[in-house]
Amino acid sequence: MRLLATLVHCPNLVIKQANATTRSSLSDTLGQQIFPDCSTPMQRMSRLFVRTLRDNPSEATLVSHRLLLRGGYIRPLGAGIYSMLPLAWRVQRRIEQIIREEMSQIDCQELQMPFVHPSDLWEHTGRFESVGPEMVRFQDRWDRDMVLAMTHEEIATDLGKWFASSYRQLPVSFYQFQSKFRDEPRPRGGLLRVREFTMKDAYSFHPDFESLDDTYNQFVEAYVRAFRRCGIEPAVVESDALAMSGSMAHEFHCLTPAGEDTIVVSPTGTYAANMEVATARKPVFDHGAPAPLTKVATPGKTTIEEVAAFLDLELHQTLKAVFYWTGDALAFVAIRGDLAVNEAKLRHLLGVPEIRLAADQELEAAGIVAGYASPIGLDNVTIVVDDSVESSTNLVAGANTPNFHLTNVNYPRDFQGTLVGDVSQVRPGDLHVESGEPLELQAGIEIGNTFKLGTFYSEKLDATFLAADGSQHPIVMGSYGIGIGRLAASVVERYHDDDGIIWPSSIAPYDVHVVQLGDSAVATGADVLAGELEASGLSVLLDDRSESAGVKFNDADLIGIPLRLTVSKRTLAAEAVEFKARTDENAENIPRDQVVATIKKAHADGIAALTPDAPIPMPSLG
RNA sequence: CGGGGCGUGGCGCAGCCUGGUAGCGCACCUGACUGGGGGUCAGGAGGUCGCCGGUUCGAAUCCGGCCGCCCCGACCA
Repeated sequence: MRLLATLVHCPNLVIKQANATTRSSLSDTLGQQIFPDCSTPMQRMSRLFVRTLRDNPSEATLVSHRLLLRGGYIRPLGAGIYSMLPLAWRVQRRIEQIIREEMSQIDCQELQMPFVHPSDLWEHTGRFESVGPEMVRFQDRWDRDMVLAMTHEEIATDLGKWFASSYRQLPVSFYQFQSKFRDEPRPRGGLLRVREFTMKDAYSFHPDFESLDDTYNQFVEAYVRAFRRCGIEPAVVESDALAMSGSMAHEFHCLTPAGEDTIVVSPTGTYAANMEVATARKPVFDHGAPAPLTKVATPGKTTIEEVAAFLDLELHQTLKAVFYWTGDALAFVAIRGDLAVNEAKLRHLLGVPEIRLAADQELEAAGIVAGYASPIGLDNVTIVVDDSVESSTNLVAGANTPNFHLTNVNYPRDFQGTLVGDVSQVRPGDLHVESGEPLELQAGIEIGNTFKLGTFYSEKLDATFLAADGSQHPIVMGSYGIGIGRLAASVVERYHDDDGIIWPSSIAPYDVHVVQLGDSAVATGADVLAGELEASGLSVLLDDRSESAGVKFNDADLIGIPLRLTVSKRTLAAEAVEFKARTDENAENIPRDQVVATIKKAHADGIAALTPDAPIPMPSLG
């Protein structure tokens, strides 16, 4: 009774003291940080820095974008630039905490590298030149070239070089949570594709590739565990290793229709790859024995579809010409008409970092007739031949003369390719190269990636170590990234309903949402309850506003804290508290003296439902 | 980069075509009532109509330029 009287006068003070004591003892007992540093004393909603919106913001089409805006989680400042408001920040910090725990499990240490870099390291690796306008460059007051960090390989390598002079100091790895700025041509979808974002990025350093392989696998497992603890079962897929000048790379995807990446998977899970690198058996068609080259009139027919229809042929009986500009030259891609060019594969085959479709003027300058382009008789143009053309006979191609095409074009009889290889996109239903399974396409959000960098950066930056035999070698490296905000947005895409977000217990901004409906007696009861919950180790958001029940319940659903308790005259009279999980349809009354234990259990069950230790399906991890 | 759409109070929008005191709903403030799913009534506060220039007696509205935001697309040869 005396406690109650004290609470009425100064509830916060008492609760804070109770918390401080409980915290240290719990931490000691369990030997770990139960309260991450994002934990604060019970948050009163009347004081929370948040505004929920009743109407949907018109700019948001994706679910996560819409709900994060409506719930008062984020606020846009410019295209792809967001403030993380307290609710979102707490989610971010909880995600970070999970990652910290997983990183410490594999002996990876946290540090922080700068966000603004002098350009010289980037010039040494060549990326100051090779990276496009997505890297922001500027001059400081002394006209020195500077860049905003879009990634940290150069800086990390520099640190590794400074640290590791001997094999005895290897392997070693470190990570950071740090802002990145990438001037994306098209930011979109709220937090899904932004320009400024927080990335967790890690870098590992090794004496040899075997050591890199070991650590790489450890990172992949740690990442899968971290994603699962956040509620996402990631698809681990092969990806474009050359993007970071590496030898092997994987991406971690949250499979959802909202994703903007396309993942190629086999139904049994033996194959999963990003569209950029995916391969498949190409359907082969029998077009008969090579026949004599013939010129035919095709007046006004400039597209493959028109030509095929005009000559009454299937698309696969045509040769499509697609032109790319490689920065200083034209590349003519000859591909079977039913296939599409995969630009990432083409980039690799050409060995250039950036390509784009060629402009009409560039075609004219090379003497190519748009609409009737032909690889036959072309000089001074790089001709890339997709292997689909190599394996076909009697194709129809342009004649490089207006209104004429050539039939019975055969490779290599009629023209020579500068490069021959696979530059086509996999299509749904294409067969897996080895197993012959039909492949499926799925949309995914890339929430993480891992790269075996090898010695690309260490060689460029002269980061070497001394081996046991006294010889000097470049350090072998790996890098590993997770987009924190994108991960949070992916979780919202995955966990929501019509009313709002439904956070997994592990990363919700608060563990419990206590809704107080009523006068001062109810307020006191809610305060005491919230204090008890906090003392038990749970974080609490207490809705103490003088709003109607409907407003409070709707806000609670929108914000999406997984467990909700309601205190009202009604529940006080019943010596109970109403409990409703966000995922449940109906609420139930819990006897007052069992509330804390019940909620603790519900929270623990919510965490336990996530299964970080389940087997990890990883296609071809080398 | 290409195409489309949109900039009017914190959010959602009308007004623009046909120039003449800047409006509505929600949110916000005050008071009363109400009190378990965005409640009712009364009274309020809040806007350089994205920016610059032009036309006009007069511009949110018409004209020109610029900026910003959203969405879609980026294999036509």
